[in-house]
Amino acid sequence: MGLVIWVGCRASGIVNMFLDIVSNITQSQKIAFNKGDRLFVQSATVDYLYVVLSGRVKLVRENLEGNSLVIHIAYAGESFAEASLFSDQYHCDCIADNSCELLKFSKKDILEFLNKNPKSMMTLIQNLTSQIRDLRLLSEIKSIYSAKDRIMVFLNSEASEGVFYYTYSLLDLAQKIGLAQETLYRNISILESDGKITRQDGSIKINY
Amino acid sequence: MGLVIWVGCRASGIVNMFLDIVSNITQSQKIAFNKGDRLFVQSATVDYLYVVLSGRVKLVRENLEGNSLVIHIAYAGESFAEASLFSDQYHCDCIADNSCELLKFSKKDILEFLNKNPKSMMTLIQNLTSQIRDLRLLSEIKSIYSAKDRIMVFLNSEASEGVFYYTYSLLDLAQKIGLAQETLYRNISILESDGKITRQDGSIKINY
DNA sequence: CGAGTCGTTGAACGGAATCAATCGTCGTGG
DNA sequence: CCACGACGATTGATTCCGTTCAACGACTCG
Repeated sequence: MGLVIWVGCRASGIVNMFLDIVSNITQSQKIAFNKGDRLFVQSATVDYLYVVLSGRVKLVRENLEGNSLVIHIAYAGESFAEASLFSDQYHCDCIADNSCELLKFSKKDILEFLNKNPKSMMTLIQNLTSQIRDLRLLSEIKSIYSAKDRIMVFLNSEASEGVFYYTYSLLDLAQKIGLAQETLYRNISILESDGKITRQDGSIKINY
Repeated sequence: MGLVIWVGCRASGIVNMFLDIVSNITQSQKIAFNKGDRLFVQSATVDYLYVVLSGRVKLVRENLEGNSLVIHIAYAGESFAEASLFSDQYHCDCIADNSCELLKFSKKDILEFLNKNPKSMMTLIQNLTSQIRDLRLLSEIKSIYSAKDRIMVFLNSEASEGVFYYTYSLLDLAQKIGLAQETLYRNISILESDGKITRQDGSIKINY
C-alpha cells in the first residue's frame, strides 16, 4: 500500500486516525461478506464500527415509497459508520457492494478509549472537520451543471501537483461526482483531445 | 426564535452546541458587515471562529484560473469556520452575502476550553458527526438528476411529520439542492398541481 | 419613490441521461 | 483448460428536461 494511492482518496485519511485509536483496542474481528450481504439495517442498534480492508460497501437509505438512496460508498482503507458513534441506531442500511473484508470494532470500546484519551478525541475532531470540508467541497462540485467543468473542478481539487491518482474505477468516480458513467467517459475523452488533461494508467494529469 | 423554524435547517444544530461552548468564553465580539465585505481570505491565519446572528455569508474558494466555487453558505444561527478549528490557515475566502451581524470568538480560547472540558469535546464530536450525516445525504440528493425527484427526496428527508418548514428563501433552497431557481419554482408548482405537496406560508406539506 | 430582492412564467437551446451494443479482462467453475 | 459470466471501458443515437436569458409583478426597505 504505497503513499500515492491515497492522493485521490482524501476521505480515507480517517483510517489513519481511526487505526490509531483502534490499535489500542484489543478486541477486533475480521469478517468477510459477499455481494449483496447486509451488514446492518436502518434502526438497528449501533454496536460496531467498521473499517473496510478490501472491497466496497454501500450505505443506503430507504424511504417510505421503497425508493433507495445511496448515501455513501466506503472503499478499502476507509472507516464507516463512525458518524454513528453517538447514535443509538444506524440511520441507513449497509450492503456489501462486492466481496469484501472488514474489521469490526465495538463502539463501547472506542467510546471508552476516547473518554480516557482526550488527545485521541482531538485527533478525531480534526479528522471529522476535515471530512466536513471535503464533503462541502464535493457537494458544491455536484452543483456544477456542465460535466466538463465539474470534472475539471474535481480534478483540480483532488490533484496533488497537477496529477490526480485514482485507485477506484472511473465508474466509481462518476458515481462520486454525480455523473452518468457514459458522460464521464465521453467528457474525459473530449478534455483529453482538447489537451486539457492527459490520461495515464491510474492517474490523470492536468495540463496548464 | 421559535422551535419550529429550525426544522428546515438541520445543520444549524451546531449553534446550540457551539453556544454551549462559547457561552463559557468571556471574550466575544459582535461585528457587522455589508454585502461584499471580506471577513477573511484564503491562506490567512485562523484566529477566529464565527456565529452568524443575522444575514448570510458565503465561503468561497478561488482556484488558479480565477474561477470561484461557493463551498458553503452560512445562515443566521449557524456557526462557520468551525472546520478550521485545527487548521492554521483558512482554506477559503469568506464574503458577506448581504448585510450581516456576526459573533467572533478567539480560536485559542475555544481550543483551551475544549482541552479543559472533555465533555464539550464529546458534544462537539457528536455535532460534527451529525453534520457529516447531513452533508452525505445532501450530497447524494444532489446526484438525483430529475428535479421533481430531487425536491421530493429532499422534502422527505427534511420534513418532520410530513411538513417541511423553511426560514430561508426558496432561492436559497434552490442553491442548497443544486437547482436553478426557475427549475425549483416550476417543479414545485407542478408537484402542487399534481397533489403531491401543498404549499403554505413558509412551509411545504407532503401529501401521502 | 426607486433600488433591490424574491417569486413567477415564457421560450429556446444545449447537453446530460438513457438505452443499446461492443470489446477486453479477469476470475470461476465445470 | 476453456466457456461463461461479471464488470469496466467505450461509442452511438435519441430523447428529454434543466439551464439560461428574458421579462414582469409584488414586496420591503432606506
